[in-house]
Amino acid sequence: MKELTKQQTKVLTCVEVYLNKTGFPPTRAEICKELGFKSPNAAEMHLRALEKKGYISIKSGSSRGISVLQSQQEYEQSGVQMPVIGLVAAGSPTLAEENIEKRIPCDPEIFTDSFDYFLKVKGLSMIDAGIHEDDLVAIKKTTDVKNGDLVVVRLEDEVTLKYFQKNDHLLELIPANKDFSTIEVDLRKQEAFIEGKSVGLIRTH
Amino acid sequence: MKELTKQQTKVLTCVEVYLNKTGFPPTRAEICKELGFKSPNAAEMHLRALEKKGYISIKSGSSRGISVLQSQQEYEQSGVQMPVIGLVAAGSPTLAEENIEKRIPCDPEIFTDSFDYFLKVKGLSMIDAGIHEDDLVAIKKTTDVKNGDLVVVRLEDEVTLKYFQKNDHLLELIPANKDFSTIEVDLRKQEAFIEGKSVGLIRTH
DNA sequence: TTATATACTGTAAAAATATACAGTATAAAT
DNA sequence: ATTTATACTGTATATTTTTACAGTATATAA
Repeated sequence: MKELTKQQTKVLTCVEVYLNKTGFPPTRAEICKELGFKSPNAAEMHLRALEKKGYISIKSGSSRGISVLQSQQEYEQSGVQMPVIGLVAAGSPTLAEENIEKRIPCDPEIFTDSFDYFLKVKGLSMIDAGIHEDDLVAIKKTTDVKNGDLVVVRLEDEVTLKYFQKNDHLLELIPANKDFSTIEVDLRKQEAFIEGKSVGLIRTH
Repeated sequence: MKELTKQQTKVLTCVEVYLNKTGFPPTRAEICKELGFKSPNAAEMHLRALEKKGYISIKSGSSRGISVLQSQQEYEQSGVQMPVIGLVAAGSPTLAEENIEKRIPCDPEIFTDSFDYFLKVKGLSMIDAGIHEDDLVAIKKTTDVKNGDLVVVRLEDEVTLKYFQKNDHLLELIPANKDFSTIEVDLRKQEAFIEGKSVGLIRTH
């Protein structure tokens, strides 16, 4: 597929957004209004370029006769893309673009609970729970967790995936591997940030 | 939702089919041509009725300004639904309707390889491979398997999920649990049917 | 039998829309 | 220095399209 110029991308996106909002494509004039052009011919030229490059087809003589063939936002076509974040040793697993390793097509409702992103597991601390290195754990962003939940917790700059156990001021982060030891946190002395909890897991064989 | 007359249903379907084919809604005249009306007002009246009943909205003054609100054909609601089949002790895991426990929304391309159905795991024979009871193993229907692959094999009426190992006439089906023993099959004496292989796994926490 | 709803035909005009043509401006390539 | 591509403005017009108005026909309900 041929590359698009910046303006052509803008116009294609504009058409797609309009389509999404209304269910029918925009007119040249409406594209102009949206993107600030003052002549309908500006939109016309970009549409012709998009047609030549195969992104849309235009039915001549028809009003709003634009068919989008190759979407910019491909998520519409093949379901939703959920971000995959690497479990890095330091820093929060934020959804900032630079932390997203990739996106995979996956319905956010695949598990009984919805989720916000996948965390790629590093290390073997949860191996006895059947959670292997490079498994993708589906994380729902929430601070509402119960004892026994599998949670993502941040201590200082360290992020970890462990079982959650809290009694009064004592927070225990329990691994599932006898070679690792439980992390004990006295919440009066140290802060712990609950980033979310696991609602499911996927593994590629 | 209010009931539609026969003709109103026809018009709504016509709009949806047109939308599906072209990506934009039809004009009054095009509806007439499609349904054999001789006056654009015929289409107009039906569209107004559909709007009144809440099935569509019409943007006044706009050409092709029809938004479908309540679809007749709800065919493509929320992505693809993949079938889940219980791993029953007897019989093949066929995709016949009576074997399908449920369907879950899931892109068949979620793993690196595509797959055909989920097998719900029973028992603990693969626990050391991190495969738990009730995990859903994504199965691709194929007989093209290599030694070491995780495969679904049928022996007589028994279906099992094991590691595959074949040397000449000896087929070994190897569990991942020291409490279970390897199944050895002499292929000269007994048949083994390879139903497919695992390409991934999902688990709901 | 007289409404009332459905289901159209036929016509026409106002408004929306596509689209051609003639320009201008700018940056990058040759 | 000249061409080429991108990116527009501004205008005009033929065509498409919506939409109002005036009818016709038929079946059903009151």
